Amino acid sequence: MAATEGNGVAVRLADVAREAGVSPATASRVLNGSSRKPAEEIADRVRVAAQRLGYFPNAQAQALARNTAGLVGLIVHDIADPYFSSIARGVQQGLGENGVQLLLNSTGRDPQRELAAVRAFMSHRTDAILLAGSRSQQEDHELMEALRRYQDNGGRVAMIGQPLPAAGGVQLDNAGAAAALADELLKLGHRRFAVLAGDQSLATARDRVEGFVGKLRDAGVEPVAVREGAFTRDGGYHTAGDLVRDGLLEAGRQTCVFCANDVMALGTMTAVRERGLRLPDDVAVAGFDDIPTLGDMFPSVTTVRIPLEEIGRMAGEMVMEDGDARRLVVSGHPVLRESTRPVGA
Amino acid sequence: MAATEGNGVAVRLADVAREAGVSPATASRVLNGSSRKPAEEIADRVRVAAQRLGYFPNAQAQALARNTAGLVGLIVHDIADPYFSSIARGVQQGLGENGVQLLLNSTGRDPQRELAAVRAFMSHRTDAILLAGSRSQQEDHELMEALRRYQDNGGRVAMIGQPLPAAGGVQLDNAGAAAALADELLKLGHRRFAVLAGDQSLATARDRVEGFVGKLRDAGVEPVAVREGAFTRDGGYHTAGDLVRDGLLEAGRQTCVFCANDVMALGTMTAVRERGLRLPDDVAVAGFDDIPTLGDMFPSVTTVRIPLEEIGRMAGEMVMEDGDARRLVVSGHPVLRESTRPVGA
DNA sequence: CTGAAAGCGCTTACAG
DNA sequence: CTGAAAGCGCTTACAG
Repeated sequence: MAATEGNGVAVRLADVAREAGVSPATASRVLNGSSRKPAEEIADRVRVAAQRLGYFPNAQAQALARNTAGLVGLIVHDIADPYFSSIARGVQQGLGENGVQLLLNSTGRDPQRELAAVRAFMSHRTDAILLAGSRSQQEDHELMEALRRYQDNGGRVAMIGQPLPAAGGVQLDNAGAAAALADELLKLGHRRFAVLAGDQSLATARDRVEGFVGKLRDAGVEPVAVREGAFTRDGGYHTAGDLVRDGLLEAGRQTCVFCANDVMALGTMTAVRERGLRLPDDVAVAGFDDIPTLGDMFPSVTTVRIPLEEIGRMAGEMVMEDGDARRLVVSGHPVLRESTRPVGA
Repeated sequence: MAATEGNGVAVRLADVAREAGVSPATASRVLNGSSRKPAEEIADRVRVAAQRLGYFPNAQAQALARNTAGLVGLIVHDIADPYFSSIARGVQQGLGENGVQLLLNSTGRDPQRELAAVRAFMSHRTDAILLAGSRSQQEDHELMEALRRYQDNGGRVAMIGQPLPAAGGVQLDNAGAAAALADELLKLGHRRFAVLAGDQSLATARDRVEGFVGKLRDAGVEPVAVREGAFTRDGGYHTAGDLVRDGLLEAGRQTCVFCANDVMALGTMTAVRERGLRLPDDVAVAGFDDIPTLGDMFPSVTTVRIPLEEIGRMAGEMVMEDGDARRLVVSGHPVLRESTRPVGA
């Protein structure tokens, strides 16, 4: 039989009830935990019937009757990005074993698709919507409006990474962690810095750069360059190449390059190496995120570890709780490796 | 007002109909594409009313009435693993812009949780279930049974990566790609090989090793070692360390180590380096998967590229089509980089 | 073209 | 404790 539309021939609660010789109401109470507890003897009959018939409750019908879907929606920029996939894993953990299912939507940073995702989740009457990743405040008016209405209807909203005025969530202290990294690098003796700032229209990139440069200035150190570029591996590769071309990175004078994320640091390392400079003697490199492969690079790469999975987990737990979504801030911490070893150390 | 359960106060189709002065049937036909097309003038009134009231169709109610949920379920071992997150991204692409939403479940390779995920998806009456990643054939009896029943009820099933007797899907020619890699390495002049086989209870690992070693033997070359271990970065690290300890990897005699996946190759490189051997002069290394950071390693790492995203996309498209799910095989191809440069080349 | 009515599969006050 | 009945929000033959 060819697979056609839908699932109509599935066994229904009414079938189970008939098989067990009870009413649908009773069968429902036995099978789907209610406060009313039918007699053990009857309950057994129902369970046996359900088992024999291979009954699976129709979640759609339950959602309609109960007015709660058992669904939580997660919106990320790109699920193939380790940053978001780690968060996604954490979110699922945080949701726990309550049978809540995760609806995932990966939007490619497209505001139109983000809005469409929120609307789709609203249609599916998800109990909560989790939004991960920073976005520009600009064209988000419609998004905010949709989320507000969702909340008015009892939906819970939590932001992951970037705060939102009207919603709780779990955010990262990017600025503080970047400052802590700067502090460590200064302690190591670095004094000459360049900054690959990534895309400064992203709050995440901005906060990291501000935190880092701010701490430098507190110590009376001014970076020799702060360059914007794509917030990607290629962005790091090209911007670092520019720095070499412009004579800011050169042999014999160690410069510490802070990249606003790890993939930019990887691009930087390759660009620097291709131009014949030594790592870390000529160019020291630090990133941000602690993506998985960093420790196996050569030299291993200094970065800031952020507990992505935990952030996701906390957000997941948060939307499973009662009460208003709180606002939590978690901090990352510097992980010093070989790529920032000062010359002569 | 505190966010409580559910979404009950949302505006309903009946509200829109009343506002527009038409019947719910007409409103439904205007708003949710039916073959019957109401008059333009009326349709406009309905659309305006829906807009003014901020109407969102209740997907649960639609699913119940239409007997199709607009949901597809994806089951992976670990969404934080780049292998699976790339597939997940592809799947979402393959689903297209039809408004179908993705239900994601990450099971941690636990057969119990896989079964629970399938059951949950069945409850939610997903139109299709996609299973990614290989699993052992053993305790899967219950799983197979559940999937069979799902299919009997009209659900579509597609496997990603590993074939399944009763279902179509997209699989990878692991053995063929591994053989192609072996061939390239032989052409480069490598003659002394060791194999880190990973967990041989996984079909994926087994196929890769068999394909690789088979091609070697065809050329009259027997590997000096084939060692099992965890299919992880640490598995590679420890197993490679053992090889050094046992004198199979040593300075001055280049051995090419084939690792059944990339993360094992990364662990291998670090282990080898820590023991003072040179890459690739003493130890050449090749992996499998082409995870993102490989090209920025030093030396850059030879591997087999598998089009994960495309595999996911094909599977997504497949379950959106009519007719029986086909069985597609896609092949990876070797990517030669610095880590397998032969001595003297 | 439009609408009244039945039905999708469950849950849950309300009676008994 | 158990069941009959109404209702959740939509869709769709069936009449008109």
